[in-house]
Amino acid sequence: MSVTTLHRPTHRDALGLLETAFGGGRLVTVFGRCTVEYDGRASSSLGPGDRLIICKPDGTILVHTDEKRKPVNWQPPGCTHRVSVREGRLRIRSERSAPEERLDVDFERIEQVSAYEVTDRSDLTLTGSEEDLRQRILDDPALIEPGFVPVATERETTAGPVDVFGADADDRPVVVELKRRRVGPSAASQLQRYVDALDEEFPGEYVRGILVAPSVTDRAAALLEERGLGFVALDPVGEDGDGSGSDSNRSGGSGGDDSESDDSESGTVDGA
Amino acid sequence: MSVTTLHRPTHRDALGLLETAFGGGRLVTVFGRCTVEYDGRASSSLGPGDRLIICKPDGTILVHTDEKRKPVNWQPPGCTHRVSVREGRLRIRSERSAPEERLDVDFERIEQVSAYEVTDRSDLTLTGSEEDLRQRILDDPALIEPGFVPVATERETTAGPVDVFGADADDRPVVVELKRRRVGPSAASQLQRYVDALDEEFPGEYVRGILVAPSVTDRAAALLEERGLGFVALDPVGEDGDGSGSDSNRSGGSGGDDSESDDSESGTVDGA
DNA sequence: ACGTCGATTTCGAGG
DNA sequence: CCTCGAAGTCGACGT
Repeated sequence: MSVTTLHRPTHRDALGLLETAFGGGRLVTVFGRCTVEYDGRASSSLGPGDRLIICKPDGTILVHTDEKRKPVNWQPPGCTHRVSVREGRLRIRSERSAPEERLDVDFERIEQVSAYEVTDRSDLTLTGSEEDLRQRILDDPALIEPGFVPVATERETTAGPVDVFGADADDRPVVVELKRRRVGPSAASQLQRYVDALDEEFPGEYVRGILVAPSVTDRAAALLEERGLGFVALDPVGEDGDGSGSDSNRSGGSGGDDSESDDSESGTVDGA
Repeated sequence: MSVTTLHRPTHRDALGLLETAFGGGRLVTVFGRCTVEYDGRASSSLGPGDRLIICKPDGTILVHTDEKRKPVNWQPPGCTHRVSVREGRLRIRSERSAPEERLDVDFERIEQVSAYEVTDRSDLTLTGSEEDLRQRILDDPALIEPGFVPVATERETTAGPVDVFGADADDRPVVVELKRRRVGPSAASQLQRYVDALDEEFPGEYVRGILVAPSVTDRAAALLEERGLGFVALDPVGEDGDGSGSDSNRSGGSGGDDSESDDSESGTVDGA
C-alpha cells in the first residue's frame, strides 16, 4: 500500500498510524487544529489554528499554514519524532541535540492523517548557478578582460576562499568575486575583504579586485568605485554574447520563452 | 466539509478536485509519480519519482521529497496555478511574471489528492531575534560599555542603515552592529563598511565600531582586530547577567528546560 | 563537530 | 516596484 489515510481519526487511531509510519520510514502529513511551541536557537509560540504538518523519515518536520513558502515552524533533518496522546491531545514532539531544540505540535482535532511511501531516485539538475558563471569564465577568461589568466578557484586567503584568483595582462594579481545575480553592498565588501587579504600576501604589488555579476545597485557601484574595484557585467548563462570587460553597469534581462498551448479544462488560482 | 480526498483518482477526477480547490481558496496536497521542470531565475529538471506537492491559496507551490527541509522545487507566493490533462498526464503549472518564472509538475500517476480548508488567525510570537538583542541594549546601554549612549537605531549612512548609532563616554561616535548568533567574517566586513561611511561623515573624528554577538569565529576576530573594531559578547536573551563589555569570545549556551513526562504509547523515528 | 559561503534563498521594512 | 539586511535561515563542502 503506497498511501494510508485516516479521515477524522480518534487520537488513538492517529497515534497508531503515526507510529507505524514513523517506524516504516514513511512521509506523513497531518491536518488539524493545533498549537505549536518551539524552543531552541530561539523560542516561539503559535496559537490554535488549522495547519498542515509534514513529517519526513529523515527527521524533518514542517508546519505549514495557508500562506508563504516557508513553514511557520519546523525542525531540520536529523531530529527524532515522538507521538503521544494525553489529556485529549495528540502531540508530535520533535527533538534534537547540538543544538538542543524541541518542537511540540499539539493537536486538539485531527481532520486527516496520511502516510506515504516515497520512492525518489532522481537527482535535480540545475543551471544558472554561480558555479555556471565560474565555468563560463574559465572557458573564456577574456570575458573578464583581455589577457586575464585564471590561476586558481576557491583560493584560500586569511579572509576566506576567493572565487577566482588570477593575473591580468600586466601580471598583476586579480581577485574575482562571482555573483549569479544583481548584487548590493555586501558583495562589494566581500571583494574588498579578499583584496585586503591578498594585499598583505603580495607586499609591494597592486592587487586588483573585480566583481562579476549581472548588475550592481547604485550603492554597491559607489563602494566599488570608492575602493578602486572593477565590475564586469555577466550572466551565469550566456543568453547573448556580452564580452565587454569594462566598468559598465547594466541589468541583465532574463529571456528564453518557449510557448506551449493550453488544453481542455483548466482551473486557476491567483495568488492573493 | 473541511477535507476532501481522492484516492488513486483518474486524472480527470483529480483535475476536477484541483479546479474546485483552487477556486475555493483551499490548500491542496497531491502525492504521486511526477517530473518537474522549472525555468526562471535559474532552470532545473527533475526526473520521475514519488513526491508530495503542496499548493497554497496564496499562489505558493512546493515539491517535497522524503528528505531535507527545503522543497526540491517550488514557486513563491503570488503565482498562478493552472491544471490541465493531456496525453495521459496531469500537469500543474505555476507561473508568475516579474520575474518571469514557470514551474511544471507532470503527474504520470496520482496516489492521492487532498483539499484542505484552512483557518488560521494566530500569529507567531518569536523571541531571541536581533530585535530582542537591540532592545536589551537600549534598556541597558552599559552592556556595550560604561558611558555608552545610544542616539539612533537604523541610522542611515551612505553604506546602509546602522543597527545602533551612539556615543561613548568621550563623546566619540560609535557604530554598533548586532547579530543574534555567532558571527563570521561577513559581519566584520559589514561593520567596517558602516565605520568607513561614518568616517566620511565625521571628518577629523575617530569613529568606533563595535560588534555585538554571542561570539565570533577566529577569522572574524582577526578581521576585527586588524581593523581596530571592538567586540562585545552578548546573547539576544539575557539568560544570565553578562555585562562585561570586553573583548572576550565565548559561546552562549542555550538553556531553558522544562521537563514533562511521557505517556501511553509512543512511536519514534530517528533522522537518517 | 565548526567554519565559510551560496541560494531559484525567503521575508519584511522602507523609500 | 527596488534596496537592504535578517533568518530558528538551509545546505554543501572543507578541515
